[in-house]
Amino acid sequence: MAQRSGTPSNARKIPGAAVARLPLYYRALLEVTEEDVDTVSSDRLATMAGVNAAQVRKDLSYLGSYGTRGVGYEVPFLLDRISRELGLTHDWPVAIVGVGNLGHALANYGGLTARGFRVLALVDADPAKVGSRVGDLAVEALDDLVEIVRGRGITIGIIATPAMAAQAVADQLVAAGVQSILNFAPAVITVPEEVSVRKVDLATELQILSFYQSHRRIKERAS
Amino acid sequence: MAQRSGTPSNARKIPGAAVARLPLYYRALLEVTEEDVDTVSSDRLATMAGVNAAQVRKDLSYLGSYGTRGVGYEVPFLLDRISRELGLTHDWPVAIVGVGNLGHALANYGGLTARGFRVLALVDADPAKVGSRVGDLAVEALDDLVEIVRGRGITIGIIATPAMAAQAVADQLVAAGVQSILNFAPAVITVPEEVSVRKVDLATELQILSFYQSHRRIKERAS
DNA sequence: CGGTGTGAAGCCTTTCACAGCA
DNA sequence: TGCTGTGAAAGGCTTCACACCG
Repeated sequence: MAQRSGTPSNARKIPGAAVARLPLYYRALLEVTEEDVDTVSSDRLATMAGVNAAQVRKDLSYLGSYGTRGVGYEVPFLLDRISRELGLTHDWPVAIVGVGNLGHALANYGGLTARGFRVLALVDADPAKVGSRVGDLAVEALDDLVEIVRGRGITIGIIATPAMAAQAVADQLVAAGVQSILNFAPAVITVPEEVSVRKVDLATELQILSFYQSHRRIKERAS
Repeated sequence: MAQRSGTPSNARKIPGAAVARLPLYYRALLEVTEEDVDTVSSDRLATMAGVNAAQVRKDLSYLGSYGTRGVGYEVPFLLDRISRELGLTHDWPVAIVGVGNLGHALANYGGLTARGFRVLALVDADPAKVGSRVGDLAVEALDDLVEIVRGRGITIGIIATPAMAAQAVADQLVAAGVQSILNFAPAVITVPEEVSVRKVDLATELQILSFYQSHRRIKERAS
């Protein structure tokens, strides 16, 4: 398929729902890489990612036609293609703001580093915490956030503060030039439209489960 | 609006997208409760929940017509209505499986208890961890999971194990009768259809941010 | 007048189904 | 033959716009 010519270069516009699934395919491909096969079908990827095969093909078609009919997708090739699309060909410097239970756990969580997200700063408002060490990082003062972010070229900010502090922290991250924020605080934050925010809210997730649990016609327990 | 008659009782079928927003309205209403007003408009709720006013009205209309035209929604009444719908009128007993960084943080996280989710068990496969205390709970053995879940009437399981262990843990939770699972492990888990699963995957969220960061025409940093 | 409740329109996403190609 | 790539259909969600009513 020829690249659509018209708008200068990036004519491909991937729907948000498809973007959100690329990491699942990426993970599945990493698993397949461990094996002795070099191609994988949309069917197999679908099972591994927990979605449906037509969806896999449709999603991958937004990246271009990289499969072979009758065979499947070449694993290393597709992996490379998705890495580039997701911007995972280089590491991203991250700052975690709020070093409570959650911030602490995130700082120690190997899964981030393993996937190319380098935590370069831990920041907290509490003077009692500033200076303490978590792993090989020292906790720094919230007042220095803007300076820290600029100085270390941090592009992703993780907010793990109480709800009350979230908006102020977001404002400072934005002021420092951060355009990607992952918000764990149970609060809505408002940012300029060029900034992306994703939120993760534990209580919300549990409440959604609670809804379905309550509305289920209760099945008897396994004997 | 008369209750649709036809199917026995629960004719109202709330779309999944609307269910996922009810916790946001719930939280917003709790905030409004702190104030000296007793009604709130869809406009105000929308701002607080970070959505649009028409959406608030549509979502609330699935619960019935509980607003007053020209005025808004009566706060305590609507709060009660949503609590019931979400099943938050009583506490839910929760088990956390996997007491690593994340499991530990979740166990200590006050936000869960504050919202009616009672952590009644911490379970881990590592014998070295079994017996250790976290808050006022002792870590118990994974082998006893089924027994623990049944004995304490646990209805919600939180999986905070490494990816490799996730499916086996899910199977045991299901065998013990759990029908609601919150999965933090970076793995797809398969469960019977009567079981609800919600997943939270840190790395996935960051990779989605990475995508948008990479595709943004980079703005110069604030001067 | 002001703000809800809701059909209808518009948009986005998923699924289908099959032509096309290695 | 087998599996991809993709138009087209179906389904779901969001937004609009306005009748309706306190």
